[in-house]
Amino acid sequence: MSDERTANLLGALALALTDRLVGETEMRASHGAAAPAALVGIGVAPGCSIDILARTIGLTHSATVRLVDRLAADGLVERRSGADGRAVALYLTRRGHARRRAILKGREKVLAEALSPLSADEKAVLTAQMETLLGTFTRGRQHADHICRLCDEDVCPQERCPVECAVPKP
Amino acid sequence: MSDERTANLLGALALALTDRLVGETEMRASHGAAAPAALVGIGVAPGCSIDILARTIGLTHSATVRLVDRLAADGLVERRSGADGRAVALYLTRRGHARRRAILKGREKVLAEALSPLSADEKAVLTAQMETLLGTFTRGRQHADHICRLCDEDVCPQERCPVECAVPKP
DNA sequence: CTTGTTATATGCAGTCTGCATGCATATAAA
DNA sequence: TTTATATGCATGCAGACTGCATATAACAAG
Repeated sequence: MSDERTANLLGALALALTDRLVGETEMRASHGAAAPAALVGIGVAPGCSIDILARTIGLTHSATVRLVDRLAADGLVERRSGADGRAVALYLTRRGHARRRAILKGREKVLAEALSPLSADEKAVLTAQMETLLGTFTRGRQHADHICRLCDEDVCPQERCPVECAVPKP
Repeated sequence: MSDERTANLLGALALALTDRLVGETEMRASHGAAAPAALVGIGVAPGCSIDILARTIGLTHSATVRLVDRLAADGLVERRSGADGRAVALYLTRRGHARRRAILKGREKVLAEALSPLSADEKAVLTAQMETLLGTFTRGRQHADHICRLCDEDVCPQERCPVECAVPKP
């Protein structure tokens, strides 16, 4: 089956890219693969709670507490008190913002390099196909946030995001 | 830049797919994300040494020794003595073979499902593009083995594998 | 036979994680 | 207002996986 070979290639490509992306992002924010996702996530939703963050980065609440501890110790994240007396409001420090930008930049570099052999027309075709795949792949609100946990929202506006558009409006 | 959005979508797709692939394969062989790769790798190269295996799955030698310990304890892998008196020859047991097939099956299922919204023609286009991307992405012999560590060689013959073809012949 | 290399194995320590639990705050019911 | 339940954060504890440094055995070269 040619279909199976296509599937196999997709798996290899996803794995190869993710390997390098994880390496690249983890290098800029130690403390595990979830750390870069946390920095990106807090940047997108400043003032969010640990609970919300935990869901988008895909860790337990307690694991997220520990991760925020480490990021705060590194001077990248700040805990402030939120409107709700029990919830914590998370913010990036100045250094945290810089680190977040570095993470997104590194990610973009790897991806742009991977795409470099394609012409503009080919990239357009690929984009359309990826939009289709991502749209049907998305399962719901939480899954969508998880998928986009390392996305650069500046270059992929929400209203055109295939993942975002796949989740039913409230 | 439209290019940046393409890159971002590729990153999201790779991440989303890898998330599910790791989940699917880890579920069928506990002991970490490297365990399924080890079972697949030993299946492809029966009798290989721990050292070789370590390089393809991307772990330290010592970590691989421990992993093989665990897989052997589960009755999935066997250590036999090889031609070289110090090297160990790794083989899958009957259960190991079954597990390997289940892993590849699960992986294929996820990928086929992800590709389902595309028509046959679209898949053909995507395949050609992925071949291009994988070919230029590959860095060398070792990297190639690492990229293909979860591949099903039955559906993606070596002589047509873009990753394999990208590494210079000896 | 000595020296250096290769391959496997193990002691140890470190990192990250989840589970169970405790505690404080908020919300709803009586 | 008091009481009960739910929500959110934090911590003790233990477990899993990893890497580094090191030990041991087998091979290779001189």
